[in-house]
Amino acid sequence: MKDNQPILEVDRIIHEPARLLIVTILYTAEKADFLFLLNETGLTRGNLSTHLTKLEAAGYVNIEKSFRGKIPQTLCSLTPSGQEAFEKYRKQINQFLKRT
Amino acid sequence: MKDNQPILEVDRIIHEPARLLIVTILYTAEKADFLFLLNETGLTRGNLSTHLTKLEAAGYVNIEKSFRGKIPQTLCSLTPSGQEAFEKYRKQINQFLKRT
DNA sequence: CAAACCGGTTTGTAATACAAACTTGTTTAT
DNA sequence: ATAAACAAGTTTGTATTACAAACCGGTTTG
Repeated sequence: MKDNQPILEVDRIIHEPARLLIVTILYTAEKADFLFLLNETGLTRGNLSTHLTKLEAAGYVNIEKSFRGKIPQTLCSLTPSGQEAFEKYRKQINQFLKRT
Repeated sequence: MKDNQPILEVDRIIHEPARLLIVTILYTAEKADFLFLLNETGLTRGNLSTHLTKLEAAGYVNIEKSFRGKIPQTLCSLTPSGQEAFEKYRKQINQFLKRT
């Protein structure tokens, strides 16, 4: 058992492609609303919703609900913990893939 | 819906950390038996077995059973298709992570 | 005022990853 | 001899999932 298990411990919250995409967008965008993310990711509303909920539950994403006129709006942003987690994930994956 | 969905289509067979580790080892090792992989990955025998079966079912890994003396031996190697899939995966992930 | 639309959330289901139990045979003690 | 431990895997049981589809409360349109 060598020192190559780090990859076995990658953060599954972020490793999931749909969420990796969401987090990557939020990492650069600072803030994004539901419809923007919907458009950028191409996910269905249902799946975007559940992935955001999971990211929120992990403490990685902050979700604020408001209204723009009469229309509800959901604003999402990465928390500091989410940024950290993303950076760590990226480092882990890059390092691992460099081995070959 | 921009051109950033490729990440949503990564090969799930390879994306799974345990299998990514197995495939990475096989990519450089050419051939490896069950016990070697067991040792290198730190997986349990049960999980190593099922992941190998899944990789075999995907056509990514070739499994040959033989005996060394009276003891059974399972030799694993990447198929050409498995090598391709791994290279493609690596390219996809690297490219995606470069965006930030 | 009914039907379609918006911006989401909830639910149903099939696929999974892992742990634990099992299997088939071999070696070691007693 | 034969029971107990060991070796090399495989199978099974379970809890978690990711996705699709249905739903929902409000708003606009015909």
